[in-house]
Amino acid sequence: MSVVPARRRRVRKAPTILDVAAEAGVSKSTVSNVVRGAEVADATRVRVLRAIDRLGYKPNAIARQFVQQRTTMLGVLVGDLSNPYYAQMAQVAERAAFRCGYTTMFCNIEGEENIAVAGVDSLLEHRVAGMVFLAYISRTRQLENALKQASVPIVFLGLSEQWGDSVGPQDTQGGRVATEHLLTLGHRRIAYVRTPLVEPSGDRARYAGYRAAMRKAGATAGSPMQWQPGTSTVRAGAARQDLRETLGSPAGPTALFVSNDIGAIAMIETCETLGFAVPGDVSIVGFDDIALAGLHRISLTTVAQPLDFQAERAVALLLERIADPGRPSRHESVPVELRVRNSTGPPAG
Amino acid sequence: MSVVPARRRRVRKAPTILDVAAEAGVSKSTVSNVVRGAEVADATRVRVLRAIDRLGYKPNAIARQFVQQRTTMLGVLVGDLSNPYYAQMAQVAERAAFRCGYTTMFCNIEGEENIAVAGVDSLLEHRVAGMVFLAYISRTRQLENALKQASVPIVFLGLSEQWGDSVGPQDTQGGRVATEHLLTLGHRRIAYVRTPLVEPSGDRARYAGYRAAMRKAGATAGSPMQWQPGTSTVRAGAARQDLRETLGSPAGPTALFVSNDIGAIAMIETCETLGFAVPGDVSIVGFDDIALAGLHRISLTTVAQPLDFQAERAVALLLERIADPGRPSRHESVPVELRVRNSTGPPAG
DNA sequence: CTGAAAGCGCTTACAG
DNA sequence: CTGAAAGCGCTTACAG
Repeated sequence: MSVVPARRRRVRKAPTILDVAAEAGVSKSTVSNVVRGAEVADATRVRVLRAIDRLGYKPNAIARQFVQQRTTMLGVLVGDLSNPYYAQMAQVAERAAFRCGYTTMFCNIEGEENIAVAGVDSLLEHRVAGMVFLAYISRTRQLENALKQASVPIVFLGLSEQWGDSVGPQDTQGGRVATEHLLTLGHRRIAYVRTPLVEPSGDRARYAGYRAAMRKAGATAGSPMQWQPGTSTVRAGAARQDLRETLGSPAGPTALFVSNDIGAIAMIETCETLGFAVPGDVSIVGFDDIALAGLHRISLTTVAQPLDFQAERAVALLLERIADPGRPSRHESVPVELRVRNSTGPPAG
Repeated sequence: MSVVPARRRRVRKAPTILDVAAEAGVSKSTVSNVVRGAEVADATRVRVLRAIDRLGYKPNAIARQFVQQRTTMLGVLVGDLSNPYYAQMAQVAERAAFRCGYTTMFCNIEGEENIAVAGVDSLLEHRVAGMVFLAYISRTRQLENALKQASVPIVFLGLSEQWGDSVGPQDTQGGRVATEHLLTLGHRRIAYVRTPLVEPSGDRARYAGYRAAMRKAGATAGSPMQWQPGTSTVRAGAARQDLRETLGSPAGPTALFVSNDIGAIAMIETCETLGFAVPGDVSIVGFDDIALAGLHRISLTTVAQPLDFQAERAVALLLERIADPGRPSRHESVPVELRVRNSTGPPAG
């Protein structure tokens, strides 16, 4: 009479703890005890283990996390994975988390506020045990409120933050040694170049180091030159300047301290495209010491920060806070080190 | 009389659907309907929405996934995130998944079998809706069995695979055009250099393209030279050769076709370190066209494969398979394109 | 349009 | 050492 509804193809359902219990002839509590490694009589354990094997049972982590009211997932917010600086940090963080039994959920925010908000929201809904912020994010009220209300443990990696725990490089010191290196080579007109995707706090500190070194040497520190890689103009204060003119002018800088390696390498490209030799006409220093900087063909003088060490530390701090949410927050800053290569030399003439 | 147990500090519990129901004076079904966007009277909806807002309620995705018996999480197995080839693919895949409402769990296998097994296991226990394989993995029986038994949808990205769906470049064609380019420049002694971390199937196909082009031109195709970046020796068949001697010998190759860009760039480094100019003494072609290859200072001639497009396609295929597990599997191979830059030139002399 | 009830696969006290 | 029972926060038919 009535149409028989087409039976939907049903994927073979994954066996549950109940199936195992039936197969082994024990209660599900006992199976649970075996799986969790609790005390169980040897004979029973063997029987259960065999049943598990026969059925190909795999514990359902979702169910477990649900009942335990806590997950073993960490959320990682990355600025831009195609930037090797982030990629390397992200990689090490994932490894460290995995070793400690945590799974990592990534969210690429690509520097966009709304993606960050949506990503944090998703991470929060998934009830991640903690989050690693490895990204430039303008912390708006919305984001901050969501985070604070959820009171999820957070660690900032690669930057200093008052809030939560943090692990970052000694930015000021780095700015200082980079600048001193240029001064020692004989440069007096050194510009600080600010590129996007460097966390504002780090940027400010690196600039402060630059200023301090310049002042100490009796040289004039300029205000930061804002530069967007790929373009050939910079902004200093309100004025927009042509990079070719700036570098070509007699009063122009003979050396550039660029706020990160990706920017510095892009700057080398741009300078050479504009006809300036590096370091012949202009010396360039970066910050980070990403793997790229060490390539023979690039050979960028830069301030090395121990990326791997920082990522490991950040995960360690985060896990400790997850274990004890009440502990006082910690802010670690790790030493940096100047790496002299071939992008810097004495000023021309 | 009895000791009062110290009350454990209790984190303010996140509000549940029940709290919202109480606050709004409705049943939890109604709250659920509102949250899921089902039909609800306007007045009721407003009341519930306000309660949600007051309480700062965030749906518990773990609970939802648990009851729905399916997750919105995708697992991504990456070979090595610090390799820009993988990083870029991973980044685009994550973005595409996120746009479709999926969260991405990453696992870096670093080319290690046991990490891959543990990672897949963890992903399986988390009941990911599907997995993207973006990595060289020697598929052992153990891994294969676990995957097949779980019958989790899988897509292979950047490589061709019979099993599951796949999206990869036209490797053979790529090998051919790379070799033809070198032949056209006048090279006759061209070696194929195999580097690690290229999936065997892709490696074989690229080599096949090389062979075909050589044969067609009446030149002699050698067997692959195995090379581990960072070393200065290669293996051809059973013999271990010194790279300096090989390149310096009159019968040595005047051009190298390296199986991927990272390897090719490392080869440029090594050649220059050994005193051979590129392309003066030896021409080098890569495969992938990662961003690095386009840098002025590197300027690697290479076979471009559309990484972003492939990653997008792979996620699309995966989601379609998740929606309909019974559909026939698809294997897409996307066109590649030679990108001539400055690492190749006519042979010396 | 709204509510009561069952159930997802586990863990966790608590009996026995 | 093992088992029975409650419950985690939702969704999903099904009544009303």
